[in-house]
Amino acid sequence: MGRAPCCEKEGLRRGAWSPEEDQRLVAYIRQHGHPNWRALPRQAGLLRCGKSCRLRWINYLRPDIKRGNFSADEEALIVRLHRELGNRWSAIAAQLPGRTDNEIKNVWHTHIKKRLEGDPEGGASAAGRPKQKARKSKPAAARNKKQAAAKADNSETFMTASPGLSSSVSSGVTTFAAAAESTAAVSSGDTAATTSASLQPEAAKAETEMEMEMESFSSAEFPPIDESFWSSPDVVDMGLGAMDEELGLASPPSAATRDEDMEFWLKMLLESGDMRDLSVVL
DNA sequence: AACGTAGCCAACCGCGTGGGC
DNA sequence: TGCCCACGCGGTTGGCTACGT
Repeated sequence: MGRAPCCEKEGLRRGAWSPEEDQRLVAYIRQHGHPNWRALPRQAGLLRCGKSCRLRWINYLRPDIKRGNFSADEEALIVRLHRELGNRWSAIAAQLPGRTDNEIKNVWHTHIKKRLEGDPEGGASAAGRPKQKARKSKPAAARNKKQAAAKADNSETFMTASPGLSSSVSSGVTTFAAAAESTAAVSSGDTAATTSASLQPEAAKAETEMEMEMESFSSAEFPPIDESFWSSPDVVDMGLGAMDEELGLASPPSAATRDEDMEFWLKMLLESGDMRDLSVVL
């Protein structure tokens, strides 16, 4: 069977995703769902392979992604499931809500496996975590924060400019420090603070505010698009408010005004009938 | 302060599989 | 029935940061 190429490679972007690409992808899926990954990038105006879009969505942009450290329970579950299922990461991930197969795979190879090799009898325990080299390990969340910030200024600028989206990405979520941190800077109106290292209290505060804000939205505001996509209550907070700000068309909307903004943009997008038209606005 | 190394995570690659024609 | 297409999965790699010397 001749294998079809996943996409014509010429002219397609690879590597780290830019904030704009993330935004386009999220906005598109938000509006249309993802019935056809292969066609999606073209329709969304993305110079990406469909596979790449799918991966990005599943592993990073999906609204119900849970980030941050794995709890002891989660790790124990992974160990048990791995014993039962082997390297069937997707099957294991199915038992851990909010965790992706890729993430679990990474955690297995970087943490759990090594620990088990060092202590085959012992189960997983976050407390016993790094038997790894004496690398004074910062909490994973802190590392993630750094790494996210380092992603060619991608994530930070994206999240900073898009608090609505960042909150959705990190929603349902224990921690997504980069988003929280950036959002803190935005919500405090101090953009310089984005690069400051002394944000922790602000970040925590912003995260709380985010959660409260999310709860103030109702899924009834949006038409049904994709059952699985819309089944998450967090999804309703995704993207459009962020787009307003990204587009420089509005100051960060209050929870009260964002519903109207979202309706406005949704209407605009629906009328345009093609997300590529967004580039005109951009 | 500079350099080398280890650790981590996002993204890519290639294959298997199922569904439609 | 066989072919083609798209999707999903698991393995691997690249790039970045933090740590140790």
